[in-house]
Amino acid sequence: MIRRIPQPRDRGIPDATVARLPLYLRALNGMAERGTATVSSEDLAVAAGVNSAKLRKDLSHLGSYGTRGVGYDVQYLIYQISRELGLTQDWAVAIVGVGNLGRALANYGGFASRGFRIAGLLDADPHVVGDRIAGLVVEHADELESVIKKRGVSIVVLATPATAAQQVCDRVIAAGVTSILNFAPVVLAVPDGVDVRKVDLSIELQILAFHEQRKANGGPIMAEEWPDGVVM
Amino acid sequence: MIRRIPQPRDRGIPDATVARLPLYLRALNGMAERGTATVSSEDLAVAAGVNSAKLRKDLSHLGSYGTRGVGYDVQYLIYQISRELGLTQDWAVAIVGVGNLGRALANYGGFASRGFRIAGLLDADPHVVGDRIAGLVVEHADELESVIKKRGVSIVVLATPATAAQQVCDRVIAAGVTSILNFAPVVLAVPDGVDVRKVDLSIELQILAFHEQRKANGGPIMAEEWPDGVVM
DNA sequence: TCGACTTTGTGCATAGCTTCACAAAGGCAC
DNA sequence: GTGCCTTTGTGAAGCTATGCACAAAGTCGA
Repeated sequence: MIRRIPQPRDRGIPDATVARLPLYLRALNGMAERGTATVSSEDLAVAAGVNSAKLRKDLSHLGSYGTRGVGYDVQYLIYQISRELGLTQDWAVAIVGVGNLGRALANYGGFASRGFRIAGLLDADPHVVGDRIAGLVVEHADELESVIKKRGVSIVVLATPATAAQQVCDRVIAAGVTSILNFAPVVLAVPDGVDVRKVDLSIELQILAFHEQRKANGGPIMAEEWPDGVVM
Repeated sequence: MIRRIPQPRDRGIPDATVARLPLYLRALNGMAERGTATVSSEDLAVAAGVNSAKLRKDLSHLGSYGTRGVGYDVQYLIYQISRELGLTQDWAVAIVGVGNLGRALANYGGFASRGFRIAGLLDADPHVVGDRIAGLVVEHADELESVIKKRGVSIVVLATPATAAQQVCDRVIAAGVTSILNFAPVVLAVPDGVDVRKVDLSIELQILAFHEQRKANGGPIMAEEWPDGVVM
């Protein structure tokens, strides 16, 4: 007989679930601030904008942290999700590229409150180096490797122009970084074992435009036929 | 015998495909700039960072625009994808909330080049109203409805603080907008027929932290057992 | 202690997405 | 023409994610 009792989490939480955990965490933090002690999957699902069965299944991947007939303890669930996401530890983040976007990111409050500490701001432009932003002095991009090593940076945010992104990417990987958040509109080539996530602001707008166009064209019937004699 | 020859596109392109079309478009534009005339699904897939079978299936949803043995005509494919996404027309976009992020978005070059025209910048803070950013003068948020109607705004970008987002959202919907890009860290409640896409900068970092933690913990074996006597 | 009530956790069916693998289609050399 | 070579477009299989629906488990009042 196999004893298999506590086993809080299986190795291997589905990606779709991982992507939603931050959402739940945000909703839970809001509830905690308002003094809510426990919450049902139904209420939490509404607050997070998902289906309650999905929410329960997601949480079941972390372990069995609810109480039947009652719901989930808000504080305890915050702790468990935070731990699963690795937010109970402190992550040193460097932002490379201090243009408009880099500044916005440096000033964004949502990082610090979740265990992400901005440990360095770097830029290649001498006019920007030395500026004080969000309490940090911008350093020259030449310092990249030394900043990463001295301050234990493990996540790098790329907010450089597209042309510089791959080069900076190569350097941070050589310096040992294996997690990169890329805002530059290029596909980065990276070796196995390095995680890249990308955010492209214009992609989201294009997806909206697609749906907006569909609405405007009005339903299933399309009067307009596409031109055969189109430039080719 | 059923004649079924031109039928360029089925109604109903999968969401996953729509989300990748902008990626292909970006890769194709790069190739066009470098003077490439035709491209195989294999090369385009590499440039876009996806599997080539997936790319071909995605494109097949738009129609049959390739030539067997040759590949795809770059210019023609750019045209077809742009048209499908609705980028051959001009979209008037208003940005509400001109903080760091709103400024970064207003200055972001990736919009104008894809048919998105910033038609208005609005903010509730009198200190910001009147500033000139990216060639536009910031207007007071009270003007929201009139700006939307007079300038034919069909997409609104929310870059307000979380507390203001729902209220602004309600107003733009009342003014007839049905496509919203939300950067505020809240779940917006909207009626059916309104599309909301959200970008949460801190969610991406949290997902990276999750994977980074996994790597650090080293493989399938977990020495550390989770504490039973945890605060509850 | 018991029974009514609430809510979780999950088996199962379904839907959607990804990937493989290959026949069909077209170009090109000779 | 003809045959070879390349590359598309897609059927089919496998995988992942979603959502329903309900048994199991726990609370709470009497």
